[in-house]
Order: sequence, then structure tokens, then C-alpha cells
Amino acid sequence: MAGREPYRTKARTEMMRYLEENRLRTVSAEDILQDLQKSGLRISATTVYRNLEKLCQEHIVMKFVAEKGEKAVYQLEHAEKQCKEHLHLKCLKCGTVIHMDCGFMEEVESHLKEGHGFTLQCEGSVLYGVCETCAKQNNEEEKQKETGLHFKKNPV
Amino acid sequence: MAGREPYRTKARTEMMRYLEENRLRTVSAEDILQDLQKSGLRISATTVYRNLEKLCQEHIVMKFVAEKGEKAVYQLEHAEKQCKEHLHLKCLKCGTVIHMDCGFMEEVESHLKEGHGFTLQCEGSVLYGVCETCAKQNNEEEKQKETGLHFKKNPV
DNA sequence: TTGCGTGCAAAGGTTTTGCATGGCA
DNA sequence: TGCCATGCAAAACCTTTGCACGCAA
Repeated sequence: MAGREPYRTKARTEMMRYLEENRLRTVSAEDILQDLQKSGLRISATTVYRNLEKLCQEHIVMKFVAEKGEKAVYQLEHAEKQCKEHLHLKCLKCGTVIHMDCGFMEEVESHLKEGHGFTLQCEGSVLYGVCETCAKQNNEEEKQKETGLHFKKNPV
Repeated sequence: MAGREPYRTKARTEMMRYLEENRLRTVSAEDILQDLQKSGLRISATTVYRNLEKLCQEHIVMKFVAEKGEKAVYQLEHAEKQCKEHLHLKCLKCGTVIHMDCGFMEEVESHLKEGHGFTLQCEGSVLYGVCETCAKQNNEEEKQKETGLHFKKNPV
């Protein structure tokens, strides 16, 4: 089931480096491809996609696909965190992902179970909204313009 | 801003009929197309997509795109419910959508705000999991096979 | 009559696949 | 040496777009 260790190829190594460097934000397959090519590595989109798929299977990388018609984005799973056991909050403005690994998860799961008979699966479930930093920027812009908040188009 | 009333065309009418008939589950553009063609209506995929887009803009239909690389699915918004003010729980097995329009929403939003500085946007946020009915089926299958639960591949 | 709605065909863009080659263990 | 990994090109896939025509109001 677990298979053997994946080969330590240049493509995989460099992809991991880029993902490490950007562990705080989500990146697309294209972002990765362009970075590696800029670094002088001859690499194809095919390889990037194939490695990303493997990394997802190995639970080293998370994939987010909920953006409207846009490309999927990826992010390193935090090694120290059990990403399958909490929800993720993704900022629509800057792409930051907040790991909701706090005690409230129990309340949420209990409520869903008892109130709605629903067994939550955290993997793949993403809550969208606006993070604190971006909300502040919005407020400042609002003060300047007095035109109210303008969230990015909803991702549905 | 609001524009004028949309024309009552055969395509739109029939699409609404199909969506009404399936208001408890999500359907794809292809599902709609096939049903209408089976009903003898000459209709193109283009029209289905264009009408779906309009219906979404009019907030008559909700669009879900979070399924892994699969096609988007749509569902009638419940007229009596403010779908923008609560989260949706979607069963990975049967596609049923549960509207989480209960008092717990306030708790969730407060926690996200105060605990994580995160302003939730319900539109586009979907929690995945397994509904009560499907969980029961799983349990029965489990009893028969003693092989444990096998959820559908995660949608990430 | 006006202009929105539709069909057809073709494009669009991301992601996947087949096949031969290259490279890690 | 034995596979896994890679590159290239092409396909696959859902969805969108351009343009001319049709139809609701």
C-alpha cells in the first residue's frame, strides 16, 4: 500500500525547495514551473503535475481547487500538523491559508454530527473569506474612498 | 444594476423544471443537457452553460466547483433561505446538500473572527463529508464485509 | 421592431496520457 | 540491471467565445 520511497530526483527536490520557500502561501503548477525554469532547470509541465499528484498522495502537499475556473493551487502540508483533522481557512485576497487546528474543531464536528447527522471530512473542505491583514487594508481603502468593501468575486 | 426580466424561453423553462425536480441534489451541466435532449428538446451545451451562468448571477442557482477536477455541479438555491448567510454541507457519496441555517452559524462566525481574525464568506465555502443516510449504508456494508469504511476519494 | 437568447463551430486553458528515453537505487 | 521519472506531443476535458440567426416581449 505504502509503496517504496520516491526517487530523489532533481525535479522533485527543486519543487520541494520552492514549496518550502512558499510554505505560507499557495502556489500554482505554473508558478512552480516558472520558478524552476528561471533557476535554469530544464523541466516540463508534465513533470510538475505528476510530482504534485504524487506529493498529494503522500500527504506532503495539499491541493485547493475551489477557485472559479482558475487553476488549482498547492501548498505544503505543515508537517507538525495533522491537516486531516482540522479545517482550512483561505483568504480570497492574498491566498493565505489558516490552519484551524484549535479546540473549536470538536465543537464543529459535534454540531455537524448531532445537529445535522453529518460526518465532516476535513480534507477538501475549505472555508473562504478574508484574513485580518486584508480586512485592515480593505478598511483603509474604504476610509479613503468611502465606497464600502469590495471583496474579490466569490469563488463559487 | 438589476437589468430587466429574463425572457421566458423554452430552454430556460425546461432547465428550471429539471432543477426543480432535482432540487435535493446537485446536477451537472451535462445532466441537464442530457435530460432536455431526452425530452426531445433541441438544445446546445452552450445554452445550458449560458443559462446556468445567468441563473447563478440571479442567485436562483448555486454552483459548486470543489470536486476534484470533475465538472462543476449546480443546485437550485432554496428560495426561502438566504444561502449567503449559512454554510453548506455536501455529501461526498450522494451529492445531497444540507443547508446549515441554524443558530450555530453565529458561533462559527464569531469564533473565526475572534479566534482567527477571519471574516467568513459563506458563498463558495463548502464542507464535505458523509450524510446520515449514506453513513448508515456504509455501516451496513461494513457489517457485511468487515472491511471498514471506504469513503469516496477525497475531493481535494 | 428591439435586442436578448440560441446554435454551431472553434478556441481556450489546465491537466492528463502514450510512448520512448533518461536516471536513481 | 530494474524500474521509476521525465520530456515531448498530442489528447482529453469542461467551459467559453464569435458570429449569424431566431424568437420573446
